[in-house]
Amino acid sequence: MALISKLHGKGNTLPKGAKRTLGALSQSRSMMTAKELRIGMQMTDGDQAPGLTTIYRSLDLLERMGYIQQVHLNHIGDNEKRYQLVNPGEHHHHLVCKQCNEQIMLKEKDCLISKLETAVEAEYGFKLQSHVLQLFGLCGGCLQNQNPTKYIALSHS
Amino acid sequence: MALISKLHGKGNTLPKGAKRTLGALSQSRSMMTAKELRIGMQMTDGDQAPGLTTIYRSLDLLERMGYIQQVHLNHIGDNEKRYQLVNPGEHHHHLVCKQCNEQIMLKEKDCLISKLETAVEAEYGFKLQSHVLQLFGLCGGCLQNQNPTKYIALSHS
DNA sequence: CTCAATGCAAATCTTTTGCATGCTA
DNA sequence: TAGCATGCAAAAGATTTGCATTGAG
Repeated sequence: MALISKLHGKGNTLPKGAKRTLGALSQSRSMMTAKELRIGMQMTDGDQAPGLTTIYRSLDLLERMGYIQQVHLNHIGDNEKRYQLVNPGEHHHHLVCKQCNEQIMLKEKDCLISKLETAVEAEYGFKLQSHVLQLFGLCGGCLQNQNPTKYIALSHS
Repeated sequence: MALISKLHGKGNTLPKGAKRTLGALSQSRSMMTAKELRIGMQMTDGDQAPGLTTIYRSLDLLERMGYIQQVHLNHIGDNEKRYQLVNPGEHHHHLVCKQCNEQIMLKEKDCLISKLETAVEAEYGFKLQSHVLQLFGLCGGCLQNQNPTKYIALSHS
């Protein structure tokens, strides 16, 4: 896997901060903000974690290199950019609950979205590369609790 | 249509600023930021347009009332919240080009997404209400120009 | 007159940038 | 030693809040 060689290879392919940022992101299964990534690194390495500035710069670099993708969860009140790994060959579906912030990977075999992509590519002449799908609604618990702030997002990329 | 009665009814159902915000949003076909909405109102009403604070508060109110929905376009470098009307009965597809910022409504008959929604609802016990799909890639022009920053998003809700 | 709505200015929060320092080849 | 990487502090930009004023009923 190219990611692993970037993380551990001797070619010095990435600055240390970017390696650690990519490593922290690959260890989590969810979309992470810069601050969340820093907290993760602090738990691993204590106060040796990179500064926020380095993390932001690393995220920018990694995105331009194509390893990660910036995603805005359409959370009500969510002002933070989040990042997730981009695995070109794979498709991931996530159920994200705003209340518990957990992100559950769905077992989705046939990708309905890619059928739509194909149609759009054919009709509009675009070359589509990735996509994000967010589903909003109420989970079963919130339907019972009548909690109107509950949120569900399905991210797919 | 409930929207129209909220906009023009005599029941004073909405504060003036919220009415005008909703009106400005309903006149545009795209997702709009607060500032864009203000510019739209300025073009219509000159300097009588509401202040940004009122627009932000109106957007918050309208979102809580369920008339509009906050959407973060996953633009590279886009830090702004955008809003779009929520029409429960209708489905809209948009092609959004970052460069020209135009949003083209697609003619999409059968909603592949809603099939996915149904499956997710059945399997996970969620009640889904709306969804956003953003497709990233390169348009034909950018493929020729070899401009790597070009961006396409398909929003669907 | 009362209370909601509004506007202005300041505060807040995330992200970016300037600049000086440190590290590595 | 040169150049990239990093950190700190300040800046930038969007959104929110405090507070005083306005305005409709």
